[in-house]
Amino acid sequence: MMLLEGLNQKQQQAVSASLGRTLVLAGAGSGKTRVLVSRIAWLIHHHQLSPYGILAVTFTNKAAGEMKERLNALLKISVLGMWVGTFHGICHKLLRRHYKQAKLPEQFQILDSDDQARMIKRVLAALNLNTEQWPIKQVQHFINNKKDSGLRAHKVPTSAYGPTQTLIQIYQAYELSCQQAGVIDFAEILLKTYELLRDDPELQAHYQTRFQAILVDEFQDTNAIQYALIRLLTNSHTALMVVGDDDQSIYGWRGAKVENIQQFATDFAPVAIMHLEQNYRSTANILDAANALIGHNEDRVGEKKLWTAGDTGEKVTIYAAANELDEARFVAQRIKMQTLPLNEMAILYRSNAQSRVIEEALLRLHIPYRIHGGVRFFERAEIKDALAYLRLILRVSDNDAFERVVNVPPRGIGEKTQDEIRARAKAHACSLWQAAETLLDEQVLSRRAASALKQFLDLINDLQKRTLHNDLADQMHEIIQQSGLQQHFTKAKHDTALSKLDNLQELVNAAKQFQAEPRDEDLPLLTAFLAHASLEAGESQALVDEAHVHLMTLHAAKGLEFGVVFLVGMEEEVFPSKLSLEEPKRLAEERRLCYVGITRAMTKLFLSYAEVRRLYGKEHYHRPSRFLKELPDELTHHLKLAPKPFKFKSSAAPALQPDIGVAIGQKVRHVTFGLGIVLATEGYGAHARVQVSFEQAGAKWLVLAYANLTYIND
DNA sequence: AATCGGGGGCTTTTT
DNA sequence: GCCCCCGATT
Repeated sequence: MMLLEGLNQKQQQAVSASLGRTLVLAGAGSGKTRVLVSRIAWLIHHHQLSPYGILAVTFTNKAAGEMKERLNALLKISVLGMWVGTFHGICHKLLRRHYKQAKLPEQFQILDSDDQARMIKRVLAALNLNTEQWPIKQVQHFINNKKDSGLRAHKVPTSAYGPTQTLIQIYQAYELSCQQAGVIDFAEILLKTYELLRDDPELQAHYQTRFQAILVDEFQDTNAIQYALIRLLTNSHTALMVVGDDDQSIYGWRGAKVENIQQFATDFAPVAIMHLEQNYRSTANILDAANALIGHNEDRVGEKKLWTAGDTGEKVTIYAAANELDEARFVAQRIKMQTLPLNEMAILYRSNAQSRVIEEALLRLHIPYRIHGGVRFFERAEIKDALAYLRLILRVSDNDAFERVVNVPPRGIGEKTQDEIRARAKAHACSLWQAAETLLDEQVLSRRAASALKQFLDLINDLQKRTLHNDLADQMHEIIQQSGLQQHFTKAKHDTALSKLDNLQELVNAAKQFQAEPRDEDLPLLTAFLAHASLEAGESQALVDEAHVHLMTLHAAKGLEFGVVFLVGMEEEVFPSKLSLEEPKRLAEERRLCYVGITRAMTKLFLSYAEVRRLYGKEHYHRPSRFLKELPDELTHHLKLAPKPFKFKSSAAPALQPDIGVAIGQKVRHVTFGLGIVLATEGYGAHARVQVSFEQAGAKWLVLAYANLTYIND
């Protein structure tokens, strides 16, 4: 098998590295995934490792899926026995297998961040703390942050300040609630696995022996607990390869530690360090711009310099827009001018709020687009409601699920009754379900409340029996019907209710699809499906194959590539973000984010900034981003702001222009300037002028009467 | 139980 | 400027 074929020398070196420890510093677009996949194939074919002995960890489910796919194609043997997944996916698998040692109920469920917030809210209420003084988000951040650094509540150092004391109490109370409900949050998945392996030498030895080779992708994004996990799973015989790029570390704000890369070289010495710097994605101009930019950061580990054997390419275009509307219009018009399929173009921004103006401009020119990010399918409220019924059926003591659906849809179990159930559960140290049963037995509730509650308990019991032998999709269907969710949304007063109905139907389809797919899990179907829903929430249903441009944040763009990239909002306080300006460390991360953005582009890169930007209802005069100045002049091409930019009447309606026989967005040809597109018009009659953005010559104002333009209609 | 409106807030986000 | 959350109102 010619595994090294078609790889450059550095890539070959990495793929065929010895079985010791290897650190691969892989620049953007350097063929990192290919190296990882080939490496795994190499281990199997040249070192006779069994797929069972290989553990490959990625950062996202998408990356894991891609790796599995490519392995399947390359290896032509089943990859099912191999552990390929995210840290969370792999730890979850371990916890399921060893739930007893981990002191978890067999049917433990996973809390996503939304569930976690709800749980914290309940805990705060139980502790009589108001959410004004203790904002849920901050509490959540505190807890996750501590867990990510491996700290249990009692281990958190108390500072001299009172707030920490209270936060620790909340942390403790929250943890207790989770245990009682039999649920664990994302951070807990990692922390619990860490403790499990740490405190059980036998188990630890077992997995150290089993995993002869461990490969970790996106190593710069690992946090403290993930790093510690790698250490626990590794012994002196483990063939350990980590791949990362410190220049693309953009998740420091959520606990990722770039330092892990340096740390690795010392902790795991001796480490063979390799650099992948040949880029197969971008033109030389784009790479030079990226190199120059990132050169302004200090403390880089590899000091990599990307290079390409390919073309110099075009210069990077920098457009100075009058305002954010002008910027959006510029982007939309430039997209129209490209010959590339829409799919291969992306508009990247620092924050989601920036997408709006862009969307409006794209709509105006009838350019289909798709925004990446936003609420994902399994995170939708109605989906989670339906799944909560499933959870209750599986385990009635799931307090979190109980709270979620006891009165959804409304069935007359109001706040008062719920409070009584909670109080009883607390007094008897039992589950809400048991408490509800006792309250009914003792006949202490009002007749109305009692009958409503009884109906609910009966419903769940009934669903349990009724669905015992059904397949998953049937079961889902039954739940949606019997729970009243279907009926609840069928009233369809608003169209939002209708789409919720659609989503519930989609959930049945998702279940159908899930049970049809081959799985290597040793879990019951139902359990696996619930885990899939919280661990792999997935993008909202992918409408495949319709040609559209991509809109997303810079963060979301990591790992992707596009022929043409627009990077908008290149202004101080926007990008770099105002909130990162003070601290050098955070500023350096913003610069890396910019580096990520630039290196997404294959052939064309447009950077733009607005002289005036409306933000939070106020006009801001920001200076152009410092990142623009850090790009060498010889690589950039400035498009000058029009001398007198037209004004939009409103952002919603197309600008009203006096009719001079040419529309904005019209494609035109000029005898000397070539192809262009009309950006704006001014005046009328004999004095009418048009601003045309030419593909080659840039934007020019021309007197319509003399310009002799040819109108091009496709 | 649903709806309306006042008030605060406001990067980035995967699992 | 817009959205989300909460509380009060019907």
